[in-house]
Amino acid sequence: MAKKEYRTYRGMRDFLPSQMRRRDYVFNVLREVFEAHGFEKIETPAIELWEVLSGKYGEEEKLIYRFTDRKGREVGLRYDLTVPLARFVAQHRSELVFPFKRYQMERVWRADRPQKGRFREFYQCDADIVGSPSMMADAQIITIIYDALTRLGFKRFLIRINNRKLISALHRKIGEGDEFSLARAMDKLDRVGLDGVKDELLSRGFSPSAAERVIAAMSLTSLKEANKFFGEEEGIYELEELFSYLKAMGIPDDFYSYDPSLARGLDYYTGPIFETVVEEPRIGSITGGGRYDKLIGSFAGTEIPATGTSLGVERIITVMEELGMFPEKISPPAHILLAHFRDTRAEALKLASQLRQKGIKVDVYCGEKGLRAQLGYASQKGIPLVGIVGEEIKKGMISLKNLLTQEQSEVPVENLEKFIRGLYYFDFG
RNA sequence: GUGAGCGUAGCUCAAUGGUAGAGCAUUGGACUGUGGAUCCAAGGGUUGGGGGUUCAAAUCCCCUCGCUCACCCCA
Repeated sequence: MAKKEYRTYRGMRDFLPSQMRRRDYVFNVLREVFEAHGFEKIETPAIELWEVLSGKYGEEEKLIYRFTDRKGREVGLRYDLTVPLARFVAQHRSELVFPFKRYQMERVWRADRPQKGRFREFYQCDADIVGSPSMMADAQIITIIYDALTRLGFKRFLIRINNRKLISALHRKIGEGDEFSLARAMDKLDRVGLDGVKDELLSRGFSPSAAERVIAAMSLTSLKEANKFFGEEEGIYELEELFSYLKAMGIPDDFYSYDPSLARGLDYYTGPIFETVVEEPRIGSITGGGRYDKLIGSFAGTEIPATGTSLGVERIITVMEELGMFPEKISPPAHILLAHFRDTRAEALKLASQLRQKGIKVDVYCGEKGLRAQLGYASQKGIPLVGIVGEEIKKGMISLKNLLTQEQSEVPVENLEKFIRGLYYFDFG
């Protein structure tokens, strides 16, 4: 036996079957929501050439896993799914139908220090619309966020919405400092409060009068007020249009709001930006996204507008675990286990094949132990039904035991499929 | 990158500076037709690693590695 202690690399995880069932449940719901909105799935490679990744993330770039391959080419593990999408669109432009609506559910990597809800290897589920400058596209993205979270059972969440153009406008209005620094300070609101933001601005070299104006801008609670404050601004018109579409699509208005403090860290956003927060538990944002009209142009040569969101599945799963939101019965590893004795093995295997052809998930115990152990096996794996293939098989009968209710009865083999399908707790899709 | 807490059997955890233990898990048996069992037995540890203080260190001190949490930032 190896004595060395092995473990997973920091921030990376194994998933047990019981965990995978829950994860897949979430992924399946998301897939259904994406497809309900007409989005098509694509995949892209884990590794991108360094020139694809570099210069897209600002400060975050230092968190990209970067290395050289055997021939000395600079490459990196993808940091998100948005930049690879931009490269993908530029590369396959002639083969795509625009506006192009795609979703992606894949791993990304960040050389970050792990903590609660943060990993070095994790999945993101992204939905983006490429090739439409219309606020209809942004509205559809936000609707997807709402639909996905609602279908997963979230009762309360808030989609915060702002526009990068308004941060630029505010920066122009105060006429000092740099925009990035301004955005950073504003983004701290929910952690340090208005006074904290003011201190942050002063320590970043903004004048007291500038800080006052920023605080005033951040105290705006509605688009109407924002309109008065900013005057004629494209960013305001965009949000007004966006909100009118959200209303038309029936999103309850207490699930989203204009939030002048939302800034978002990534460099590539150019228009409306949005992220979703939950109050319990404290975990940071569970979705994040926005419009990025210039990014694809940096690959394609010509500008191609785009907007989209990333759903933070890992955090969504963490929240669902902590709040006990997973349904009691996520589909079992098998609908039925066929238990057998030494002289009925062949019969059990034959019956298993027949049932599988009818779409039943059948497990057959493949160890050398007796009935006692086989029942324990089913019980521990969470298989709710055991078909005991014993000598009654000669009469065309098997004993069917329901482990949840303790009930047992002899059932003719030809009725078995119907019997299994009749049980309320199975979902046969 | 900054800070705090914690590392004892495969897992969860005990042990005032004084003989390293329990439960679960594993393996064998009671036990080839009725389930998470019960009983018996067995295996399993340089107490993360290294150094120091001490008659004596899992326990105190230093270094190091690892994990967790928070900050930064983010999904």
